[in-house]
Amino acid sequence: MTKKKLLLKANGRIWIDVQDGAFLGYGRIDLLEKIKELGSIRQAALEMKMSYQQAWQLIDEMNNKSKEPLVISSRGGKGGGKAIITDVGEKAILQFKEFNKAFQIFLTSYTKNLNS
Amino acid sequence: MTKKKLLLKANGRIWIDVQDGAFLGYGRIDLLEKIKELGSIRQAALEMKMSYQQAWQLIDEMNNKSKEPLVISSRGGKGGGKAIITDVGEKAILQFKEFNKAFQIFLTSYTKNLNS
DNA sequence: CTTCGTTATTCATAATTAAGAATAACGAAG
DNA sequence: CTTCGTTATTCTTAATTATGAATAACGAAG
Repeated sequence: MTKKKLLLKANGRIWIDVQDGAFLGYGRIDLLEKIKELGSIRQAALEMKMSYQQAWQLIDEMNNKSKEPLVISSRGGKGGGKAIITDVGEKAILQFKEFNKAFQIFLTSYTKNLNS
Repeated sequence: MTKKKLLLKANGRIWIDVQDGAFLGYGRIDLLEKIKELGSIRQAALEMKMSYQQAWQLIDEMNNKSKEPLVISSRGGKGGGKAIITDVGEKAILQFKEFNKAFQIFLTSYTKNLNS
């Protein structure tokens, strides 16, 4: 039998950097997905219980750090304005999700290691 | 040739949880090592440019979440007091460092993946 | 029984972050 | 040319964290 001990769990979080700092993490990915779903920064922020300013700032940073923007927004017009995810943005979402999937597998595997 | 694109870097941080929350991360490991080296919570905190209260609180939480303490401290006596790392603490340091080593390898490998 | 430097603890204040309020700009549609 | 709901932006205020000050307790050593 395995020795009786605390149950440990390997945990962590990941993100993707570019040269000048953090680029894509869980929060930004969630935000991108919500924007894709709702077509609006404000609505996305609302649903994430995040202030509009914070959401806007996250997107702005993201766009500035990338050569091509991940989100394109416009104001005025039908509905007052809108925001859409570019192809670059869509690819970033997929890329991050795969990265995270691999990480979760790593964590699960290491958790077994910690308790053996 | 590979398509010209942003240089991406997989990054992240890890820690070890117990049932009731975070247990061991980079900060606590650094602190444990400094205490081991210096035999004093205060000196360790000083060297880490961290307030004594924060250091003490980190250790206290750590000790409370573990069945057996990782640090034993005493006050009074020669030198005013002291703090030592238990065997459990030493093992925790090693365990975390191995975990981190594996994680760094994972990140390096995934960074290549991101840029290919 | 005084000195010493630390552990242990509490509380007020400083510093940092996040949120909120307020407002201009916008363009399609009626 | 007015209405609409959003984007974009700034500034003030709230909330959260971290730090510093202050002090009691401690026990070995002289």
